This record gives sequence, structure tokens and C-alpha cells, in this order.
Amino acid sequence: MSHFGRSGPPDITDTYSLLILNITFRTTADDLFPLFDKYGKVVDIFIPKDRRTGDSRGFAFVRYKYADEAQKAVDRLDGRVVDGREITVQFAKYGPNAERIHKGKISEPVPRSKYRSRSRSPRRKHRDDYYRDRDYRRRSRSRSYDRYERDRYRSKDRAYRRRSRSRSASPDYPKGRGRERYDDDRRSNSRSMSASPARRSPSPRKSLSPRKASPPRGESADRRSRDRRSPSPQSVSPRGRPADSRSPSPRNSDVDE
DNA sequence: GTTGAGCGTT
Repeated sequence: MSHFGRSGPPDITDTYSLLILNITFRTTADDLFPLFDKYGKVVDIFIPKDRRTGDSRGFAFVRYKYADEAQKAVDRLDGRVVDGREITVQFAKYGPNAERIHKGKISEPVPRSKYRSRSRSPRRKHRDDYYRDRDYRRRSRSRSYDRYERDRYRSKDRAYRRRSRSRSASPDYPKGRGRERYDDDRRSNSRSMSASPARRSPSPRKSLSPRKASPPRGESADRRSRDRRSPSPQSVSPRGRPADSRSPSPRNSDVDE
């Protein structure tokens, strides 16, 4: 959402995106706009928000009209304290205009600024090392929203990932166990769908009227109807993965992208 | 109400 009032990405014909990291969770585009607009022509500012709470994720994207201005903003705003937090400004690596960056001469976001000491962020080195790993995985998965949303939705996963990368980078798990858990999840999922534990009545035998007593056939039909086709691509089943090796169903091209 | 490595929307 741009704070310009438009829906979706505006004109990205000749815009350079900057990634703003380390911003506060309360910082909005309105707060960043005047700051970045001072150093150049800001086309649009976009701050990803969580799907659940709608709160900022802690980083923002600022699109500049010209590269030189963007570069200047990076040098000027990188390390600037905003709302009591030191933000990190750098060129966006991935995005709708990533090609533009590659085509341009800014393909190297490496801090060549000699006039600025980078000794304030020792964390940068770590991120640089992780960049290739994450990049490789991202490219391999070819933009998977299911995994992305799953990771974002489970705060526990986030903490785990954070810790794992900070301590040891070898979160290897036995494959056999994974398979077992997968089977269990599948069965559990199927069971939960039919039983509806979330809204299960305390006494389904007595409370419900005999007529209203749901016939097992109706529920089953409903469940299968939903199971066959995902109601919405956004709310895909948490553990429900599309085609699997054990599911010999002919996949269509509509599922992919 | 919390959290702090990261990469984006109709």
C-alpha cells in the first residue's frame, strides 16, 4: 500500500527501490516519506505488513525516481536514527525492479563509501554470509507463498530460525522422523476437519436436536468438497501441500503460478 | 502489550 493513495504498485518504469531495515515497528511510510523525499524524488513508499495483525514487519521499501538520488539517500540515511532506532538503508536486492538494478550500474550495492565508517554494524557481516544461502533457497523454491506465509505466521519458527543461525547453522533433522510426522499431520488434519475440534460442542449427543443432529454424510460431503479444492489460494492449508508424490493426481497448470 | 534478522503490494 502506498501512502500515495494508490492500490498496488504505481509506475515502476524507472524507479529504484531501496530497502530500509532496522526501522521501528511503529514507523510508517508517513514518517519515512519526508525523510527520504528530502534527498530525492520519492515515487512510492511501501511497508510490508503482517497479514494477521497488519503491523509493520520492521522494514520498508522506498522507491526513488533516479538512481543517483537513491544512492545519495543510502549514504545519507543509512545509519540515521529514526524514532530512536538506527535504520539501515540499502538497495533492494529482489523486487519488481530488480532487473533494473542489474541493468543499471548499481548492480553492486557494496558500500564503497570510504568517507563513512561501517564499524557500527558488525551484524552486517553475518547477513552478508547468509545472503547467498537465503538467496539460493529462495530461487530454488521459486517464490513459494505457502512456505513463506507458514514461516511468517508461526512466530515460533521465526525465533527458531533466528537462534539457529546465531548459534549453529546445522539444523539437520532425521528424514525418517519427518516422514512420520508428516503422516501423523495428515491423519490429524483429516480427523480434525471432520471432528471440528475448534467448535466441538461439549455434548454433541444430547445438546443437538435429533433432527438437527448432523448426519455424518452431510459433514463428510462438506469436508470432501473443501478438501478437494482449496477455498482460497491465500488461506491454503497450513500443512496442506499441493500435489505430492504419493498423490497421483494430474496437476494442472493453474496451480503453478 | 512483546519481538529485531530480513527483501515488497492490486
